[in-house]
Amino acid sequence: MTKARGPGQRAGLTREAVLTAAREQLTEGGLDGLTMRALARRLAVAPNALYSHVQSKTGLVDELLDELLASVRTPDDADGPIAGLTEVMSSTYDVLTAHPDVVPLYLARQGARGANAVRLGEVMDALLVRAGVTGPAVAEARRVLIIHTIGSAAFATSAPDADRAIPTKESQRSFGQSLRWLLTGIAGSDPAPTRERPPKRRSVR
Amino acid sequence: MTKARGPGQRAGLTREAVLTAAREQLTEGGLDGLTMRALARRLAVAPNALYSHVQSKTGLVDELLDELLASVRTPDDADGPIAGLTEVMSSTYDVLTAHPDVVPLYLARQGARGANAVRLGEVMDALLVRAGVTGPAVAEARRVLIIHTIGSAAFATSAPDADRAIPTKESQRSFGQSLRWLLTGIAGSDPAPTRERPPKRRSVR
DNA sequence: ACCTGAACACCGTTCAAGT
DNA sequence: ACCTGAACACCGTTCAAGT
Repeated sequence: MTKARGPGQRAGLTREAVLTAAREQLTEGGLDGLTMRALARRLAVAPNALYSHVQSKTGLVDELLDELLASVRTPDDADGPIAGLTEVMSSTYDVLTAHPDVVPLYLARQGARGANAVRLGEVMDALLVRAGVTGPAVAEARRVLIIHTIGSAAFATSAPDADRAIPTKESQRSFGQSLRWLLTGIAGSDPAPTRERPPKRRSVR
Repeated sequence: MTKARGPGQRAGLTREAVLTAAREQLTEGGLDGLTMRALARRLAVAPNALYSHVQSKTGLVDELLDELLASVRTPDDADGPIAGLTEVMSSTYDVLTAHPDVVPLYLARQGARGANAVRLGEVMDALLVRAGVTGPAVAEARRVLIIHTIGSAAFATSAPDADRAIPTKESQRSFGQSLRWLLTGIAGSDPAPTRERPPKRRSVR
């Protein structure tokens, strides 16, 4: 009933409201369900009204991606670089697998050049250096870890025929194993990996 | 001029012709350019004519993916399992990066359940067993290697802003490095990796 | 069996106009 | 500045009809 609105009447739309609706639409309707027109429908607005708050669908998606990375946990310094890297990547993996519909978007764009992505990259680099990786191998190791994490999340979140999803626990364990393999290789390939202390238990939280 | 054709007149379309056109369209027009209508245009045919040779767009894409895997090189037995794995994965990586437009399709579907995919999986498993990997770690290691290879190809083939592509040589070297890391971790995590002989040079071809 | 014409239910985006 | 109506140039797919 309140749907009737002539040209000039405001709908009270904000940029944040559009992003929220996009997130909802993505989790409810999946990747294919995220269309500008569906978004407009959800907001009870004409499709082209969105373009007052968002530059394009591409721009909208880009913001969605970087927003997600904001919730990735950064490790405390206590437990050494390998444990730290394990924590960042595992947290990234958890965040990605918790939002299965966003992962394909990540793969399609594959970059994520936003502020949060940059921040996480810097954290990773610092940890790699402390793990004894030097020179150009740092950037390379970072890229490898990111590739692997996004790729793993993609495989975990998309079931073969969208029937039964892979159990979360099992996929986490599998990712942890592959991460250990990768970190073993990265740290081990270096002549003198500065291992500060023998591996001990994970931090309390 | 020969374009005029009434209902009932045949166009001489075959299933293989459709697939070939799809491949061309993909490399010329990119992922977004691969539409049923564009395909029909290329074949000088009405859009719905394609459905006499292909079940759907999805089915068409699925065939395209498995077709590509047919050209992945399988290693000779000579050089040991680690060299063999390196060869299969590198060949897969090369095939994928040689067809940059197909890679996003791989990521979207992420499965590739075709006959060729199965064949390669079996080859990999045999090599992993010979490398000393046992039990459930075999399937896990296979998955990890596939994830990593497709993910790496995705990153290598999609430039940040579609400006300059990453040089092939450099991306190959980078992939080789990460593969070495991964294989070191996989083989190293096992108590007794059956290394048949010390690493020697690659086979002649 | 293979193809066309026409249609259905969609897309993203732009442009002019209204307040 | 924010929104609507209408339109443009597209999609994948189906259905009936023709030979």
